[in-house]
Amino acid sequence: MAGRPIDHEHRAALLDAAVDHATEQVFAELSWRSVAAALGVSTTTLVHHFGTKEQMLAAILDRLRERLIAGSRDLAGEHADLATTARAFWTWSADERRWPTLRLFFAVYGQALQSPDAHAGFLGQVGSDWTAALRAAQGPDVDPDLASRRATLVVATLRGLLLDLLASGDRARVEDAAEAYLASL
Amino acid sequence: MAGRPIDHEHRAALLDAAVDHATEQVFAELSWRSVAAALGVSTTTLVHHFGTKEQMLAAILDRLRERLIAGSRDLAGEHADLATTARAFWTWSADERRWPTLRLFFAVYGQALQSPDAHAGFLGQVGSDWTAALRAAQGPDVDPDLASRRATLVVATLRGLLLDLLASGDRARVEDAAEAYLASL
DNA sequence: CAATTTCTAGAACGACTGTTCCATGAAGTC
DNA sequence: GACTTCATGGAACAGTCGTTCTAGAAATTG
Repeated sequence: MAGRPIDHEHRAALLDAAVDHATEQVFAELSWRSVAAALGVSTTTLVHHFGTKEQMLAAILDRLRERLIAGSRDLAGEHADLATTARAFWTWSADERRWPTLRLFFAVYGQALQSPDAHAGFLGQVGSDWTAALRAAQGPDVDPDLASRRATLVVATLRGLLLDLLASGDRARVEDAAEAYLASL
Repeated sequence: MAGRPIDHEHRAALLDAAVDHATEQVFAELSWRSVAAALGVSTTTLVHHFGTKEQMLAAILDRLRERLIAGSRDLAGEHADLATTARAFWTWSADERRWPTLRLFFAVYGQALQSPDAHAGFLGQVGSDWTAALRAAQGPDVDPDLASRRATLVVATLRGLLLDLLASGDRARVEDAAEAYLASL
């Protein structure tokens, strides 16, 4: 009955390599052929593993989101408060090794704003992931409305600072502002 | 000697229409043909007026940046302080009529992060425009470092809130957070 | 061994891309 | 009128795109 078994590990390895490639390329210019060339396989192989290009991009974004959440989640301790969680998130983001990933994140985010149907899941989930973490960091005793307002504000501020940092590269000015903000929490 | 004079007004009208079209489309998918069809002209006409596609996109972004700056500049009074200027900027941005333009702004911004050479001017200027306005709103007596830090922080926060608003559409939550922030200034 | 399924590659297809060429009409000066 | 420059459109170019087809190698079961 059964023939050659499906190699899920290989697909996962290809996907990881594809995400790495995506962080170094312009997202809008990703194509079957460019990814295939970077991974050393044929376009047919990618089609076989991922189906359509749209499905492959969705898989890449899912994997990207996993990286973003897993990376920042591990840094915040179990019972950290709002200020500690916010600082951990900023420290993680400001590391230059995260920049390619974060640049890809903002590129996709911006594109999703103009075509929400295409990357609807990405847009929706990434928005709530960090906010939920910061809301939880305030403990269960805080008024829900206040907690939500605070979380929204902290995420917005840190994201805006991150955008500034990535765009300008002016580490001194942005880190100065970030430090002043984090200290005020 | 001289033949038919160059019609600069017509070029400007075409450019304005092209920007309008760009706000309603996905930026990365703009093409000679799509713009030409939307404007009711041939691609040859566009080529004649703008040269290459890259040059046309640069012209569109220049015009877009003019709109963004002119629109928000007029709202802030002559001698407004930091809090007033920040509130004026937020009120202008949160208006749903600005959303298509702002979505295009963030889409280009995200793309420029990944290919800084392509839209270098856009990335550099837009970053400093609003920050400079908010730095000036603090008056000449404030310590320059403090003024720069404050301006960076306000721009980051409002931009982050705006990104949240455009992505989630959750006006109640974001406006609530924005109001709390603006009141604290 | 045969049978079956996965995996991979190469070639090709139609659609779309930016750009160029050619031809024609429009608006000026002489 | 002739002449020159700008304006416009249609056709065609080579290149890239996502996708499909065909075919063979690899890995499993019986």
